[in-house]
Amino acid sequence: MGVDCHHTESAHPGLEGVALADAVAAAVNKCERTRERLTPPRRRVLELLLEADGPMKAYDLIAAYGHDGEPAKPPTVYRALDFLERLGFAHRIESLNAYVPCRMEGTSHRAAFLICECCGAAQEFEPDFAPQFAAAESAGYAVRTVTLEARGLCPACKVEA
Amino acid sequence: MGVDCHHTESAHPGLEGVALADAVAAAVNKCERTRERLTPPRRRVLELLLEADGPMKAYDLIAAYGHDGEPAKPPTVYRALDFLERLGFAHRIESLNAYVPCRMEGTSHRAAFLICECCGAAQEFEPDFAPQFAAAESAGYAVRTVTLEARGLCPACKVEA
DNA sequence: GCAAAACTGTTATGAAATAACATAACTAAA
DNA sequence: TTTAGTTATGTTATTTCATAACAGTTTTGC
Ligand SMILES: [Zn+2]
Ligand SMILES: [Zn+2]
Ligand SMILES: [Zn+2]
Ligand SMILES: [Zn+2]
Repeated sequence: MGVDCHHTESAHPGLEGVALADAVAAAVNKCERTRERLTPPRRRVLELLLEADGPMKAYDLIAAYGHDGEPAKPPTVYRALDFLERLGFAHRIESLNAYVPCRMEGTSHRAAFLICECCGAAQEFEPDFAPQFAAAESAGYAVRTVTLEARGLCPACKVEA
Repeated sequence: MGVDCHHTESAHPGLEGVALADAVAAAVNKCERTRERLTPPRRRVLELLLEADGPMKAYDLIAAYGHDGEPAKPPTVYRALDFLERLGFAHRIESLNAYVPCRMEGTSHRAAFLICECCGAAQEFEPDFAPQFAAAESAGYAVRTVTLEARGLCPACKVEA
């Protein structure tokens, strides 16, 4: 992101220890309830996303995949990301080519992000797309998914701007 | 897009002849007023976007660049696209890795698109981001740009779905 | 069990974007 | 009108991002 950014405080510091275990356990539970399979590679990629301080690039995940330092093969990670996105455990941020774990509780939602162009933080929020959605539908469009990405400066970076 | 899509009618058929010349002339005028330089490669890429029936990939533009069939070098086209985006003559659609000419009259606006997942059409519309914008600002965020991409089925493709 | 479906491992390739550096063309002051 | 500063282009090579294809394995339902 900003090459000159020294605002190291992250909006979403990575999870560790109990918090990480809890988050993974919640995903395991949700998958059991919905008869989905949180297989080892899927679980590993979810862990990596949860542990990260910010959006992770696919090849960051590939590099970090093996506990022994061995990277994954690209399809392994991309397939896991497809699964995690499909189930709502992760989101792709198009304007960054990067991925984050979902921070919203609800089962289904439309993703929206505030992205800091200085420190790279990405904050998920629950958008109200009602107006845009209604406009699209009234124009005959059948909307399936909506993504919104707002780029600018986070509070921390705005100060020192 | 949809490999099985036969809905050839485009929401934005490419410009030809006088309409194309007019659109280019309008860009020339706007650049003269603002002391920006619509140089040959920039103008050529703008033409290609205006002539196209839908979103164009960067490498489509690269392949189509030369009137004699000679492709452009990638940086030529990417630099031109940067310029066109900066001046509001074109938009990048993140979820497609593709580009369209701006269809809105106003000088400054935030881009939003309805994207058909069947036929690939991308319809620009003027969004009202007031609620999201206000929420972001009240959270301390200084928003610079917002992009919204709604994916689904256009009226034509919805019928035959 | 057995067959179908879903998932993984692996190799290779394709698609998208940029780094780096040399050259050329405008622009405006000296 | 030199001359310096800025902006834009040409070119080569490389990096980054993502998927195709296919063989083999595990799970699931019958
Ligand atoms: Zn989410
Ligand atoms: Zn920041
Ligand atoms: Zn526009
Ligand atoms: Zn369509």
